Amino acid sequence: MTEDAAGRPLRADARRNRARVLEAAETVLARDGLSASMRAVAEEAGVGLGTIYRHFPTQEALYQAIIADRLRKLVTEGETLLAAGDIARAFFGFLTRIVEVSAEKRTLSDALTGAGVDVKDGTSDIARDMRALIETMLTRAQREGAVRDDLRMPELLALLAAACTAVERGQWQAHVAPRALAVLFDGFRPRVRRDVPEGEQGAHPEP
Amino acid sequence: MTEDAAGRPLRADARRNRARVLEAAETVLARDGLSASMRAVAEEAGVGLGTIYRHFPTQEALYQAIIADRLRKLVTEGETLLAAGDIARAFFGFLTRIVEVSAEKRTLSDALTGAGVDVKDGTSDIARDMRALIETMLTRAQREGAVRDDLRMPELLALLAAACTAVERGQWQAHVAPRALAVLFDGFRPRVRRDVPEGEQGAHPEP
DNA sequence: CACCATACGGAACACTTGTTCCGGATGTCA
DNA sequence: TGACATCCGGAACAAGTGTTCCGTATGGTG
Repeated sequence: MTEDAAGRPLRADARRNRARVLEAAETVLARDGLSASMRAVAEEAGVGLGTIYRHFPTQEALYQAIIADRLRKLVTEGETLLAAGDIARAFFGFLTRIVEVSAEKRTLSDALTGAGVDVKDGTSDIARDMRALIETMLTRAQREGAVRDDLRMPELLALLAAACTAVERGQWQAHVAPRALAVLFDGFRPRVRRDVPEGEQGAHPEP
Repeated sequence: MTEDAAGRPLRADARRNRARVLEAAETVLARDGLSASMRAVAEEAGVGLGTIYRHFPTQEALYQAIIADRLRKLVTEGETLLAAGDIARAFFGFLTRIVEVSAEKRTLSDALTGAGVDVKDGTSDIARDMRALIETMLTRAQREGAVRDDLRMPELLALLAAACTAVERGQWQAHVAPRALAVLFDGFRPRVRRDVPEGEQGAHPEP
């Protein structure tokens, strides 16, 4: 990304400013989430508005560049976890990391459900990789009995996105987030068959 | 609410318009969520902007009036459920209803966590009632063994708010919502002690 | 019916947002 | 160093927001 659209190398100041814009956007997105304004980015970068638009045709392009980058890093992390061997640790650890990064960067939840993501942008490719990785982990975790068999991707992603959104919006205070996640993850685990012969679990009074 | 601030009865057209505004706001909030604009409400009500501001000093006042009303109806529903006797059914049924209403009305999630709710507004009173009712249900459900003992209000509300937010933002498609909720609720239920003597559950390979 | 406090409508204001545009500055290369 | 393509800054534009204001209309009353 140090080249012109026509292959010419960028001028030194242009390259410098491009980096500044990216770094500033990173900071501002972490502070304000996806509602961060272009003016806030410009100010943080110490740069004019026109400079931003010279490098990124639109706000969405700029933000997606950063989100895609974060997704990419996460996927790399996830692959490392997966390679480590312990699938239960990888599965739950990865989900935890996703929520953690959401909390720090306030910018991931939409990418998980694919909300408002177009088919041809760069985000959707890496988002697909992300989902594929999660699915791999899910399948293997189920095969090894660490996760209930009837958990499917749609509800897994729905719950994950919900957690990320809540965290991004500050609805999960830092000290309750781990407890909430623990409860959520327990719902992912296989239920152990009770001695009770009939009826759905948890729907009976009298201990 | 058919009276002046000074106790005088409202003029007929004023009373009529007030009702129209409330109904329109209901509709528009259900359609657009909390980002609904005052102009949209005015248009839906067939009324001028000034008319809205005559009855509600601010956008927040109007929206909180409606949210408080929805919370009030929900609390009534919840009390009925509680009185029915089956605490497990009441607890999980009530939580389900809250999420359902969130989906229809797109306007509850903030009220649950108390996000941006001031101390002296009308919403916070009923929101407190709501939380108290949930806590009553939680405690009784735990006493009867339908819910795990270590589930506390903060994480319960955090998870509930997350589900509501996700649903309001359309991140939970209608057909996955029940499955996601079922998984979430399973996390609320008591874990049955495994025959395995040591180690954390779900962290072991080999089925 | 006539009066007037009450209520209405919507233009106008102040502000924020994303985006465009262009005169002027600046890096690069002969 | 000079020349010029490249790049920068920020004013300006268009669209949206919540809110205020005031001339006009109207329901209730004597």
